[in-house]
Amino acid sequence: MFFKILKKSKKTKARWGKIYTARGVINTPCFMPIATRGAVKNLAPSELEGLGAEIILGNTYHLFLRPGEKLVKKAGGLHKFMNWNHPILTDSGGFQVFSLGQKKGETRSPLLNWGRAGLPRSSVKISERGVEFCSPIDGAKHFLTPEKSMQIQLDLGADMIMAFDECTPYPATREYAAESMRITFDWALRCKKYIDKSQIPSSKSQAPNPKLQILNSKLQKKLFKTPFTKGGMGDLTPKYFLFGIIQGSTFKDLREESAKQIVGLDMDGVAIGGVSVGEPQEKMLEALDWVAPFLPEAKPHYLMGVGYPEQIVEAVKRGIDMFDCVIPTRNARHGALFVWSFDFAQDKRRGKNIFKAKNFYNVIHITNKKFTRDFSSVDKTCGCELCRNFSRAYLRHLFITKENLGLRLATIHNLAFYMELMRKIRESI
RNA sequence: GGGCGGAUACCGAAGCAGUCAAACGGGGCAGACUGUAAAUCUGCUGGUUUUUAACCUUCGAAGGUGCAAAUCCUUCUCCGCCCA
Repeated sequence: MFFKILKKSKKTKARWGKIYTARGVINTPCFMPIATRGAVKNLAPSELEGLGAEIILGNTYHLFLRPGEKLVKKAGGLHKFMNWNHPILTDSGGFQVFSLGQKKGETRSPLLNWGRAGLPRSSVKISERGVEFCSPIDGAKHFLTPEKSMQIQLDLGADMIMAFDECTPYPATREYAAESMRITFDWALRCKKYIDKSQIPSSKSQAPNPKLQILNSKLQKKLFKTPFTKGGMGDLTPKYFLFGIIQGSTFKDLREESAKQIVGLDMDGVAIGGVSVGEPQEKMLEALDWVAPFLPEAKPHYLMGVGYPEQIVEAVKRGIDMFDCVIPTRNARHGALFVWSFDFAQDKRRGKNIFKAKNFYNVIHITNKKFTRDFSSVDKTCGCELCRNFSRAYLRHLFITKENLGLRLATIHNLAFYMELMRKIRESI
């Protein structure tokens, strides 16, 4: 994996770059559509490609429970299983264990509970060793450890894998946040150790791929005057790329300490977690500001679970390169569509630089009555399948009548919007 | 012609004397959604207002009993089913 920064903003910490992997190039800042259970809901991989998605996110937790990582491995890995030939990043399952592993009939614990889903955490038992939780599918008990999470992700065959962390809820007490951060660091160490041990030995790295080797040396020459080899970043040999996750909640010193700890592990990328868990946006940006000075310039920075378009813009300004979020896909399914509020190509005053544009988008609820007779397209400036071919009135009709096509078209549109958003961001840097 | 059963808000359907403007579904309207237990969830859905409260009008129609009726009685209208 190479990460090459092509341009840096003079005014902000924003960077435009490219991540080169054995499975393809990722333009950054990038948005990763979420394919939790091995599919971006309602979309085929070919459609994702058509939208310009370069990397998607899969999930350890869900694929572990169903169909099981061993089955995916037997299928030839997640890429082959789901027929997606571009990079995949897998989340470690840390987030899920804390958001949903409760037993049936358990009551809420106001102290431990969090999130709008109101899911109690009391059945999740966190210890130094790992996490015990109950499957929401059949109630079976499972024990997830950093090592197990790593092995699952290796079995899935992801290109980038996330360290197993304790996603600190919001709000959290200082004590909780500190303990959570400590465990996250300890687990990150264990993850790194496990991955280092499991790393594909370069001498044995499958059958040498001549094409890859040529591309490899070309890339090295092109991108770096001196080959960049540290941490295996300097070649395209299949390898597991591990991201550590910074925690520390809303406490400045904890976030700084966590950043130092995680960065100190010298992993392939750095993620900021414990964010977008219900905290106000200012708190999230504040956390980014605290952490920014510690992020290694040469490595990709990934802000987990974020977010709304304006949050992504703000985060890019603070040096973030990678994003993932359920918002575009979930909102699409719920009939909430992202629409540009003006034409960037036409409106010279507002449209040039997305960093300067204010209120650059709106969200419309397509099921609203006012769209019943609206035969215009959802977004005139959008070139997606929905906007090219169908009207708001038709999409509304599909939603009202619960026709599956509506979900698909809406998902395509919202992802197209996010892809376009990232393109505009890159162009603005 | 005779007998039985039914008629409740946009639809379906509970309620069968007071705590009923009336449960529950569906439909409709609006909103929420941030490392996806999420094609989900929440609120509203007779009217008006000073909208965590008050008043008015509603349970096929018209009368009646009773302090009080969607609930009991009488007649009528319509709809099922059964017998001639």
